[in-house]
Amino acid sequence: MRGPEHFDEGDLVAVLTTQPLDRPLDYAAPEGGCWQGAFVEVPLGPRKVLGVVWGPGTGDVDRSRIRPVIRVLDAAPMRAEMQAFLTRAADYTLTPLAAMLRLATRAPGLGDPPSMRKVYRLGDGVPDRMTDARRRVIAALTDYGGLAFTLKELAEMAGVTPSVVKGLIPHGAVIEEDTPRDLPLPPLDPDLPGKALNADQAVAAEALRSALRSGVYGTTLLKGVTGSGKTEVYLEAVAECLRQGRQALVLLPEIALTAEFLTRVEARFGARPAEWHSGVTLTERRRIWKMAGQGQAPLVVGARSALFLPFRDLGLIVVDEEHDTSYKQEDGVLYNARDMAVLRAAICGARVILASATPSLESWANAEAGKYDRLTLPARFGAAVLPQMRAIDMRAETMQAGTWVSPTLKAAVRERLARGEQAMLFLNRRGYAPVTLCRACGQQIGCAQCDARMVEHRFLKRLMCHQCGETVPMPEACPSCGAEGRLAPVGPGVERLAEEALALFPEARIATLSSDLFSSARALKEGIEAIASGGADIIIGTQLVAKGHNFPLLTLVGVIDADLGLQGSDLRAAERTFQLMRQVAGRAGRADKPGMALLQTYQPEHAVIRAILAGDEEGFWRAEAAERQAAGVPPYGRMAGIILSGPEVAPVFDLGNALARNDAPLRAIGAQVYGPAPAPIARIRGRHRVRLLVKAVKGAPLQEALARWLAPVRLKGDLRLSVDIDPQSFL
DNA sequence: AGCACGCCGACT
DNA sequence: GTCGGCGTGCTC
Repeated sequence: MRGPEHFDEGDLVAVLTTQPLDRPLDYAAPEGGCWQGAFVEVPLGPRKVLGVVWGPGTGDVDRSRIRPVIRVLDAAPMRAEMQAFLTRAADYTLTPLAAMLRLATRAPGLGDPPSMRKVYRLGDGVPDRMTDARRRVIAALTDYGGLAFTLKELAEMAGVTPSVVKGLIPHGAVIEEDTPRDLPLPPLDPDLPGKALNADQAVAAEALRSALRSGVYGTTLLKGVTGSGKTEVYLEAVAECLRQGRQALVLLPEIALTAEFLTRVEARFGARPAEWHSGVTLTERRRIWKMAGQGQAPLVVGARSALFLPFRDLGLIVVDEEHDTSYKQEDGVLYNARDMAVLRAAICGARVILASATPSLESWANAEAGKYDRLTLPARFGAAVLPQMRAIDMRAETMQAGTWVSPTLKAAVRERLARGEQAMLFLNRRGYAPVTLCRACGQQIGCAQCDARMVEHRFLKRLMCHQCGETVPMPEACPSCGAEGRLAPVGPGVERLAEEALALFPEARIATLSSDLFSSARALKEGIEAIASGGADIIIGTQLVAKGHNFPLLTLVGVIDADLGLQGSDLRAAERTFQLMRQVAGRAGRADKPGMALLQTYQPEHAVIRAILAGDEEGFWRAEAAERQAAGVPPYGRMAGIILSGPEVAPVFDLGNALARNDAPLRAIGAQVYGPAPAPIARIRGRHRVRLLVKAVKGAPLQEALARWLAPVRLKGDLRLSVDIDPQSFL
């Protein structure tokens, strides 16, 4: 033994694999030994699988069954704090540890040896004969200074075939070299001059910097209205983190946001950070994973899964738009990236910044309780002010059937058009119409696989299920009764709203922003930029537009249906509506022109609508908090959802009932079970879903009780059970 | 997750 | 008599 974490050849080691076993298995350390945290390949039955040396072996299995570790992989060993993070996260979410490990090893070719590739750069030599193609190659290399490129890159840049590049090598005009395939990410310079900060921003930035210098865990809720310059402020915290030589992670909710964001980071630090999301190539993922582990990725900007990268020395995690519901993973391993960020930071001694214009009630409550520091950026950056907000009482408007823009809103849009300003019509509904009704038999067209209506997408000429993504061509005849030509669209979607706008304002240039109208995140980003720079007079958008993009020419936002999010008995509906409306309203008047937001509503006296109009955020939070406290629900109580699913309804309900009856472990901690009831989405992809809800008081050992409660469950046939701690919606 | 073992219906 | 269905259980 060479220290507690080293194992000599033949020593017993416990190896956690990514296979769904609920505990590590014992193996014999390989020739040359291995060490705690080492990524290894081990035999499992007839297969070879990836694993991590989790600790010393337990020796509880007969020595004759022990097989040796095949090899230690060439990757930085998993740090003890990462092991602790995965363990705690698994315990918290009641997820098998192996599933947690899978999240942390999502890098292709993890076991590959460090591979080399050939790159080409400019040499001193002069070719015997200079041709046009050769000149272009040399010009391309000269333009980029001493940089080296792969053959394919260089040939494309110069517009020549690879053989032209190769032909220059014997002359020494181009030099061929081997470099490691995975290169460190470019260093970032924290000392470049950032954007000038106003007084409020400077105070907030200094508070964050000094918090970082403390070097201990702590969370700050950075609250600032849209346009207050939150990003500039937290980038100063990133700068401080980089100065300390530690790594920083910025989590963003949407891929679409990163493109714009990366440009801002590049402007601040002089180079692009590592980018981690589902759209990143396999090679790049591998590179970032490895470099994060070697401390050679100073800043990673990514989606929630970036939280599981093997950072060597993570000093700061920023969760931007921390209230965003997409931080909650809703399939597979159910976790909330915002909460896991706080957990990871607490374990590795990092700071957390939760940034939002409209914080989640959880974070607001934590700040109120003093668990989080709070920083507020009051003023908008620059001359712009928050838009004026008014309700349009739809009960007093005369509306034609099949139209959704009220005369009042119409007049307001006209005014902007006349002044050459932009107006936005916001409707949080994709597609043409949410319901397709047969006028002959009265049936609504539903999805064959799910308990959901099919939504017409006229742009695609198809019906689409927003639950499972299934699409079918737009039928001519009713699928129920066969009547032809009697299908009618009911209700508005953005596509239909665009049609109405086109009829109302024929002279205006109208652009629709909906995620399904763009083929890629890049196309979307380009679309948004073209519109922001004046490429449209009227913007029709879904909630996509609410998320952080700047439209400097925009001075009017019309919310078509402000009541949309208020319906339903979802506890968080009010919170979400409040956040969404505030954000949408925040799109208007960002430049030097004051903005206005008009909310079409049938219930202008509703508490949420009133709070939005009054801009009385604290009042809204306090009212919401009081209601939740009285009901004993999050964040003042604890909840867990149990989702059971299977191809047949009856066995799923039977299991649900059996669980509800045998609730002794839950009663032992004073928790109650509700249900079983059909889940919010009762059927997905042909599987019936049933949900139980467990409610406990704050501080109750909920996970332990759930584990004891669910331990005896044996899932027969095709039944599935998943536990959702802190569910986002609990209808 | 795979893959083997194992116990009941339609074939040579 | 056998081939093969996929239900249950194991992998150090």
